[in-house]
Amino acid sequence: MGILERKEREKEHRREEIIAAAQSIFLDKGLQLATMDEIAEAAELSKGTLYLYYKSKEDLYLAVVMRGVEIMYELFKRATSTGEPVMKLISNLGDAYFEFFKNNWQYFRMMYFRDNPRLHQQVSSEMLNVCLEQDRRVWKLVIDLIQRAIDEGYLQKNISPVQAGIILWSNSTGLMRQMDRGDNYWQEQMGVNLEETLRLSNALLLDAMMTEKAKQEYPSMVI
Amino acid sequence: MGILERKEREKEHRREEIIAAAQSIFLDKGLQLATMDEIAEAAELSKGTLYLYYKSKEDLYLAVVMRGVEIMYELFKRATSTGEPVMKLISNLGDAYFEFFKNNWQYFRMMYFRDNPRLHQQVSSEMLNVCLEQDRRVWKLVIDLIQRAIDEGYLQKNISPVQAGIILWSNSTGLMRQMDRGDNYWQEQMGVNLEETLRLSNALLLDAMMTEKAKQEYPSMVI
DNA sequence: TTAATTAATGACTAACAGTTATTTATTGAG
DNA sequence: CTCAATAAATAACTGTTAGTCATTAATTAA
Repeated sequence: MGILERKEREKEHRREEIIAAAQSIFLDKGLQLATMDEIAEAAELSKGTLYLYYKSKEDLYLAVVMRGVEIMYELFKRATSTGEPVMKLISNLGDAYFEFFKNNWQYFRMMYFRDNPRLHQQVSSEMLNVCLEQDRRVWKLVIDLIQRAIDEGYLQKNISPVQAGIILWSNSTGLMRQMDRGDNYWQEQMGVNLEETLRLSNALLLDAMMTEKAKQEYPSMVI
Repeated sequence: MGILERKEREKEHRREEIIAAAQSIFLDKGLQLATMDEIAEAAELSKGTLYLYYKSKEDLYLAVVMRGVEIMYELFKRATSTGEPVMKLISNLGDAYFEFFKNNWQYFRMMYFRDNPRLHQQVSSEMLNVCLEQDRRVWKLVIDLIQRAIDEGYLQKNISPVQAGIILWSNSTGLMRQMDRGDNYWQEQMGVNLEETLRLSNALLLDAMMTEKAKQEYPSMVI
């Protein structure tokens, strides 16, 4: 009874084709300016068919966002699998996030969607759960790494690894979003280099979190 | 020739009335779900009239956002005008931002709009400039305060006040946005209290920025 | 009183997300 | 091979909404 399986594969394949078409449009125009008709044309399908595979425009959008998260995950995985000492890996992880931003800023922008509760109105709960699950993967990677650094005595025990993760993440994200503004406000009006500011802020946070042992072993990370 | 002036006043008044109506709708429903017809009805005007006063829905939205920024500015002004020592004022400022978030989370959400370049498509350049100008006021307040702390020898000279401001701001904003998620993800799934995390991250950053003198004079701010 | 100017209206258009009745393609039984 | 049943895809359609514009109402100055 291989027919059902083949059909399942073909269905999955079609879902992927639709994502690919949606991706090219969404990355280019963003959620608001992209239209389902346009995506249908790019996918060489009718609009109705799109709705056989995805419940709403927002669902389809999130499916594309998840591809971006996948890219990010792979970058993170690679950056933390070099076998280097744990504090170096944490530093690598920060760099990897910044690399992701620089090379995939369109995906980075698409992700804005995810933390605006107002925009989630049209998203199906299934899709939302799939997203949460994928998030968890990324966060597990981050948190496990920080836990390791604590266990090895490099980061202070009184800060929970989750807290440390959120703090470092929020900080980097906030600064990269400033970089992503259309204008060059900070550079031009204020004479501030945001890339340098990002490095500084990560250094400040890590410096405040590191133990004495870490500061001795990684003098280059001390400010 | 007082007639022209009166007309000018009336026009300004009408603009305010429209903002008031728009505010009640936008705070409630957000940009996407609010409709211009609905706002027109709330303002007891026809939709056409709205467009005599504001160029687009997004322009009107930003006019409302600016009221939120005004509220924030006044809170910041008050928090930093108590005559207390400068490091206490910086701490007050952080608290004031958090208070703003707690008491005006709808405005806080509306402000998401401002750093998504994709959403700005429909905004007139005039409105954008007015916004930039109002931003500058808030930032001047923050940066001047930090500059004072540097001048008085409490914050390290090698960090520019603008950089310090952006870092503290990004960090707080990022964490408050996590708090603003519909779900209680961090609390429920990860057992992390975000309010505590916010305090911690601010403390970490300030600790890393403070001079020895500051740490001696403000032992409570040392971690 | 009236012509001219300004303010306001509401019917209209165009665009777009999402639906549904219909058509086309595929499958499996006789 | 035929044909009924099922699945996949379509395209015309609906409802909603941002934004426009021709028309009407109100105000002003001569």
